[in-house]
Formats: sequence, C-alpha cells, structure tokens
Amino acid sequence: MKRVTIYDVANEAKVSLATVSRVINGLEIVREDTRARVELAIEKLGYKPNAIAQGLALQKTTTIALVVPEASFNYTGQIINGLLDVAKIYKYNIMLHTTTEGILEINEIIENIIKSRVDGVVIFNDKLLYNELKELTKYQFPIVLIGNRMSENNVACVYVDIERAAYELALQYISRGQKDIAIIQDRKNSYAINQLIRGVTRAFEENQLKFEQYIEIPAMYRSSYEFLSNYFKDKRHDLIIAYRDSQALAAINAANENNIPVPKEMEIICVIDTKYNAMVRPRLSSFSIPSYDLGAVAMRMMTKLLHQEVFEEREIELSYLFTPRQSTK
Amino acid sequence: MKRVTIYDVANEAKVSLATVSRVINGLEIVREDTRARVELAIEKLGYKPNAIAQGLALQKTTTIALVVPEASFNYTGQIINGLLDVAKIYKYNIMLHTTTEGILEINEIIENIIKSRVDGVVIFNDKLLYNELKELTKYQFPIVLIGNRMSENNVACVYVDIERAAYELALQYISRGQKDIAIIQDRKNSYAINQLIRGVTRAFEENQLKFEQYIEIPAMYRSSYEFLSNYFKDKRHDLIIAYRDSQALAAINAANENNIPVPKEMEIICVIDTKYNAMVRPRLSSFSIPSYDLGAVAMRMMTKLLHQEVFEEREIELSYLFTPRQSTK
DNA sequence: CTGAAAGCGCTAACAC
DNA sequence: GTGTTAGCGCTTTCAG
Repeated sequence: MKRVTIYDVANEAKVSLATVSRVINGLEIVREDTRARVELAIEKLGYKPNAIAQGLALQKTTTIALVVPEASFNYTGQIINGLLDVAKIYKYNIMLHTTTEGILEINEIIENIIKSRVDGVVIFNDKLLYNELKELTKYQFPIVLIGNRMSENNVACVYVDIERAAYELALQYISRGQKDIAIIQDRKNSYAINQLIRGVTRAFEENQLKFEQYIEIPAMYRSSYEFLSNYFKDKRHDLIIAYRDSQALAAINAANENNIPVPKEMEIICVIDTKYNAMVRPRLSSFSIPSYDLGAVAMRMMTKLLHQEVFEEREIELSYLFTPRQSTK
Repeated sequence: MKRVTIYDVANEAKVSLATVSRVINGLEIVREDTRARVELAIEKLGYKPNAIAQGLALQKTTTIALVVPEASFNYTGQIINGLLDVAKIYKYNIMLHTTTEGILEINEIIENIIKSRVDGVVIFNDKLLYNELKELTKYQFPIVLIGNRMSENNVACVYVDIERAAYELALQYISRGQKDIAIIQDRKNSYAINQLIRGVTRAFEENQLKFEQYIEIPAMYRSSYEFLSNYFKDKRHDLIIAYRDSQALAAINAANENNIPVPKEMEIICVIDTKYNAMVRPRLSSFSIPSYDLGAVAMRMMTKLLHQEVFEEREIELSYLFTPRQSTK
C-alpha cells in the first residue's frame, strides 16, 4: 500500500485538506454530509494520520519516555504494566529505556530522550541521577520519579516509605528482645538499601542500640546464595532483611541447608512482594509494595502534569503492608 | 530553556541551516573551521536535533514497536532486555505495547503502531494474530515474530521448537516405561501449550499410544495451585509438563503437600527457565529457552531487514537445552 | 462551514 | 564548501 496522506483523502473526498484535518480531529464545525464523504474516503484509502507529522505541527508527541533499570524485571514488569495500562487510557505511547552500566551510557539515554521530544519522562531508577535529571528539567520535560524523592528540583514523584517500613519492623523485633537484625546488601538497589539501613538504624538508636549488621556480599561471588551458604556456617541472626525476593530466597535456602531452620531459629523477610513469595516454601514474608500501582499512579500524575490539571500533591506516598507468611514467626 | 532549532544554530554560527544539518549528520564535506564554529554554537545553545522533524523529513523514525503480552513479565522481561540491548547498539528506540484482553483492544494497538510510523515491529505474542499481522504487512511494516512462525505472510521470525522439545522428552520417558505423562493447561500461552501437546502426541503415536492427559484448570479457580491441590488428592502421573515456572512450582507444592514426593513418585518439568527454577526447592528441571537471545536475535534481524542487508534466513531457530535439576530423576 | 496559506524543524537536491 | 529552496504530512489562523 502506497503511503496515503491527508492530501489524497482530500482529493478523494473533493474537499481541502483542512476539512479532512477537521474530521479526523473531531472538530464539530463540519457539515454532516461533508464529514460522511471524508470518512468514506478515509475508509476507502485506508488512511491513518501520520503521528510524526502531527507531532511536528502540534509540538507534542503524545508519547512519554519510561526509564527503568535493566535488572530485576519482576517488579519492574509490574510497574511497566501499571504504567502502560493507564497510558493506554490516556492514549499515550511509551518509549522504553533501560539503563545498563556506565555513566556514559546513561547520558546517551538522556540525549535520546531529549531528541525524541517526548512529552514527559517517568523514571524508575534506584540510582538517583541528579545531574541527568537536571539536564532533563532544563529542557522542560515534566518528570515523574518512581521510588525516590527529589524535592529539590520540584520534580513529581510516587514512592513508598520503606525507611519507615524498616523502622517499624525493627522496632517491633527490638521490643521482643530480638535485637540481632541484619540487612543484606543489594548492589542493584543501593538507594533502597540505604533507606532500609536508615530505618533500622533509627529504631536502634531510639533504643540506645547501635546497628551494624550489614551483610556485604563480596563482589567476587556470583550470587548471594553462594556467599550466604558459607556465611551461615558460623553466623546467624534473629532477623534478616533483604530487598528483593530472590535474595531473601537465597538466604532461606542457605540457612536451611546449614541447619538453621527458618523461621524457627532465624526469620527472614524481604521488601519486594512478587508472586513467588507465596509460591516458595516456606512462604516468604514481605512488605507488599504495590508495584503495579506505583507505575499506574506515576503515569496518572504525568497526565495531570501534561494537561495542566491543578492537583494537590506532587509527591504521593503509597502505603505498604507487611504480609506475614512462613518465613517469620 | 527556549526551544532551540537548527535555525538558531545557523544564526549563531553565521552559516546556513544546511551546513548545520551537515555537521550534525557528520557529512564530510564541511570545512574544519566551519564545523568547529557550528559545533561551538550547538554547544553554546544546547541544541539537540528534533527527531520528530528528522523523522518527517527522512520518512523514518528509527524506532521500532515491540508488542508483548501483558502477563508473565519474567521471561518477557528477558526478551525485552535482549531486544533493548541490541536496539541500543543500532540506535533504535523502542515503543512498548502490551496486549491486554479483548480483540478490540488489539486493533487499537495496531492502529497506534501504524499511526506512529515506526520503522518496524517485533511481536512476541502467544496468540497468533493473523488478521492484525495482515493489516500491518499491508502498511509495509517489516515484522519479526518471536516465538511463533507464520511463514505464509513471509514475516521473519525467531523461535524455539518446543514441539520437538516435548517430543524428545516424551519419547525418552515412554522408552523408560513411564507413559503417564500429563500437560498442564496454560490459558495465557495457548499457542505454546498446543505445541507441547503436538509434540507429546507425536511421541505417543509413534509408540502406538494415545495421549490424553491434559490437565485443564477450570476457569473458576484463581490459581493453578488451588486446583492442583485438589487434583493430586486422587490423581498422579509419572511426569507433569508445564509451560511456565510458576505453574510447575504450583504443581510441585501441590504434589508434595499431598504426599506425592517430587521427583521420587512424580516428576515435574517446565519449559521456561527463569532464575527461580534454581532457587526453589526442589530445584526445577526445565528447558533452557534463551529468552534474552530471542529478543536480541529478533532485534538484530529487524536491523537487517531495515538496512536491506541480504541475509540467509528469515526464520531462525534457536536451540533449547534440557537442564535437569531436582524435580526430575 | 470550508479553503488558502503559513509554519512546525529538518533533509536533500540543486545552485553558486 | 556552502547557501537556497522545495518538500515531509499535518494543524491552524485567517479569509471568504
């Protein structure tokens, strides 16, 4: 099929292209019979408006860029799903970018986003990309951050206060006398881990205790499991906190295989909640972070920003819910 | 920052916009000092070419559309990662679309894709969307299919022959006298399941047997696990084949909890290989389907189609590898 | 209610 | 080497 333009339709319908433009945009100032003629022509020719040309003329693309980390596509997938679902409702297209390693690369992505003239960008990325965001705001892109806040630049965000989650959790265990709490490092989510540490530390300090059980996985280990299998040979804790399900799972397996029954002698929880948490044995206790909602709310916010709707909050906190399963008592 | 165009750069550098165009496109016919002047102006003004305008002028967008199912983002995530990584290399942007339920919706997606004038579309979707693909080819979009073949329309594809995988597997078990093989239904992957059934059926027929153990999960059940917990109360098989890891996992849990030890009294395998397969206990045997590669190869193929490179095959078969773990003997 | 024409930002002949 | 100009396909005043 040859490229058919608005011009061809105009010819076919014996009207001017302005009129065709009016009917495809649903402007009411077209007579009924003219509209019918145009619609017939559109149908006959199989005409579909060229979004690129529209984008150029209108100075907007109705597409927004989504930046996510390359790794851990489980909850990332949920976020994408949520975001895409509401994007669909508001007729926005999504350009997906992943950030692999290397500062250079991230700059290229930013450059790409700028060139592509998307209407806005949603970023779910654990590493706070301060400078890159700065660059983006310079080019007037509305930005919505998922997961972390950056109030300074007046960017909008949707997040869950996992620092508080960790704080409350630690408080509870401390009050029960279970003070040997450890957090497992997660290189891919350093920002999140820092929040966890801050939360637990706060709980400890309020009880005149000092928190220092940070389990660092040496870079040489290919997997947390590999390291933990050794670690638990002579160490154990009351409670282990991990960020991702897979790390908690590694801990459970490593513990059990070292004859440290979970949860009897050691409890383990993770922050992220995926369907696997309920499928593994013992079932994994976790905070239900509403990943899908994070994406959905972020996109909804973006539409508000784009449509200049006045709205209450630029920073929306979504709540978490601790979901006890079998890896805690 | 005000919108800065090629025109502003031209003014600033005291050259014509044609020259600016030449330097941003790296054409060699620009004198060194002019180039330097232009580059300085670009830098000073913070100019970034408008990809939309370029797209309109060049009739190509250097973005390709990727269509994936909404569900099961685990291996989908891998595919996306693979695709994105090679897209990055060749400087293509990715527009991500998910197909939720409803035939109406899928048509809208197609329409969107057509309007967005992407250079090509990669589809990973279990439901063979014959008519929709037809529509796409009508508009001259190069198409690469992931996972299933559709030779009729001369569309390119990358796939794994899971029918043969199932066939070989069944053959092996039959020869050992383990003939009670069952396949678990998977509504979200009907095409894949059909291939599995065909493969097993073939193996059975070649042995003068009839295959009929198809475990259908009634729609009323919220999860396979819920149904299987009951199912295994009075039924068992030699081997259970599932498509996704989560279903196999459900089967393992349901079996074990009904005192059918896996793999001792019943073996279970799944087709899809995710990291969870190695993390659950017992570890889940599976076919290693190279999800990442499926995405990567598909995108590579797309670039070949777009650059008109002559190439050997429009249909690339990737190999699978059976990876025995603990859920099989 | 409809048409003519300018402009969105850039590329690519075609001149000079 | 560099500038001029005609599109690319569409929207949007501004006339009529």
